[in-house]
Amino acid sequence: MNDLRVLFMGTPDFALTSCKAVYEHCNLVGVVTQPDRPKGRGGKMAAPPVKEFAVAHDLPYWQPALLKDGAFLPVLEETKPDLIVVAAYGRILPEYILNYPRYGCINVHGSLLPKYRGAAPIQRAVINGEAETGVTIMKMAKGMDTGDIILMKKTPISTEDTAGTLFDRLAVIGAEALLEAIGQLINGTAVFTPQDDTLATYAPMLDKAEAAVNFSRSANEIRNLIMGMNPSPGAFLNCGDYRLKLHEAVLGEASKLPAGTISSISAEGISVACGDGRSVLIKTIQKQGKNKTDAYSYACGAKLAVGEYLK
RNA sequence: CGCGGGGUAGAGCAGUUGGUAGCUCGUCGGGCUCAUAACCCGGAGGCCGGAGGUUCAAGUCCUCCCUCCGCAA
Repeated sequence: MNDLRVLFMGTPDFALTSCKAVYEHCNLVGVVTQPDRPKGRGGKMAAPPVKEFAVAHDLPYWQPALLKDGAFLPVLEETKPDLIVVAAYGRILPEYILNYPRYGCINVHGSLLPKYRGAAPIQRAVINGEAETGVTIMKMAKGMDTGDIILMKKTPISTEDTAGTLFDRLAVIGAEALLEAIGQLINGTAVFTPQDDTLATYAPMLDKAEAAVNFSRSANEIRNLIMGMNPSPGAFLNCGDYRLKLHEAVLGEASKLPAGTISSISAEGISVACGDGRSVLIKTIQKQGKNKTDAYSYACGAKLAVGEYLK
């Protein structure tokens, strides 16, 4: 495994964990990541985490703007990878890349395929209230997350899980699964199980508009939305001329108050009545321009009272 | 030079046309109560992010800096 030439393709923090694992256990011949993009306030250019890792460890790296039509072939010929590992790279790979390495390309995906194919599997699993999720290591094929499955690892989604906590956990599990899968590929014990396309579901990128909280929906849906949109983009509420973000919530008590009104305030947080006669207990909140804070403190400062709308 | 909002007691906030600071919660002490995340009374705790400047006087106006954040990408 130590002398296996691996080229790693990935971009965000989720990919970084797998990248490190490969770096520590294989011969990482280089990394490929998305070009630097203007990020944050002021539009300053920012490097993807995986690139920073490459720079810190003196690894060769590439940030190609174009992959198709053989544009990336020179890098393949230079690095001669036996295997390409892809994790949240953010782009479809053309066939000439998929077919180049002796062991092909394998991908770390944050869901139990064939469910949640696509860009936002982890957040969607939380938003949809799934009881469990996991990671899948697959041999990449032409379609979007359609390749044969090499192995999967599951993890339950607890009521305290946000998309963020799951990201962290799945990144670790994913890296473990990845190493296991690489081991199987090398010693020839890997089993490739085709996906059942009839069971496939898709997890498209999150649209910010989806993060708007509508209290006429059920308490459970709202809880799931808040936790699934955490930490980014964050479930929100428009209150007049500013925006309130809701970061953490649990299911609250029954309430007959109109949807959207505050049913109780306590050290636990702010309970808001929802459309199905239950309430959500909001635990962490953030006003536009302010840091996030516990909901009770916010209620103290904003002088909220039971029966009012959140403001 | 993308747009914009903050940094004031342990926490969250307010502070009007400049005159040395208030509110809610917490905390400490006392009271009331069978009892309470209840109520009542009282107290402690602020170099108002930093550095200059204007002024008789600046949290409040001007300049620069540090720092946190929302939107947009």
